[in-house]
Amino acid sequence: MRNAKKLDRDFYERPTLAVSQDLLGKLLVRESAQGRTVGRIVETEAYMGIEDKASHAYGGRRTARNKVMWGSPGHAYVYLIYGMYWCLNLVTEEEGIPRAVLIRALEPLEGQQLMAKRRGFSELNPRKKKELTNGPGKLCMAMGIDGSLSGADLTADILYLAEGEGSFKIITSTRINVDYAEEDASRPWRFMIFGNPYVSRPRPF
DNA sequence: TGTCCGATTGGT
DNA sequence: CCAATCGGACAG
Repeated sequence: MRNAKKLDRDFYERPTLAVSQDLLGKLLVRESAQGRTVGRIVETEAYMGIEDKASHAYGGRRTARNKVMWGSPGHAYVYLIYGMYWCLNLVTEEEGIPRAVLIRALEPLEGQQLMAKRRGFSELNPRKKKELTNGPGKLCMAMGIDGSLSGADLTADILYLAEGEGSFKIITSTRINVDYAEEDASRPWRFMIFGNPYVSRPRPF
């Protein structure tokens, strides 16, 4: 965390499938009045915009909810799912191309006590630690991310990404819970760090 | 305005 | 396997 270099807008303004893979191993940092939380990204999914039947922007849909996807890269797209959970996406490619990457799982690195509090855990043992951020809704709760952060600039100081360390192998699978997307449901657009215990279920390893 | 449904989660 | 829970998208 100390010395970690913040990712700039150029990182996001690239092909979405490349960004999705390059995000693995990077650090997601959230600064709040309660304190700082940091997690290492271990799982992502690409949402390919107009041509992707699983995307909120499929067919060119442009609504109040998803308008940030159409804007400039390096911003957060946060939306509510099932009336209960927030999901964090990072907007990619140039303005006018509504593509984004869903952050599906993190490895907790810093502020684990605060994460546990936000998740409603009474204690934090090694077993509970694995449940802190191993899903898109869980990690938003643990990191204190909600709809008020939709549109937030990821090159600012509230919510941002930074360089990480370590090497790993990337594996892919189809995306989770997009059965409604017909032929796009079978695209290999989910990316994970092989063997990492914080990857969400189902784990392909 | 009314209806349908979801890029999830946690408990049975 | 299934209920929880409600905003958003779209039809009328």
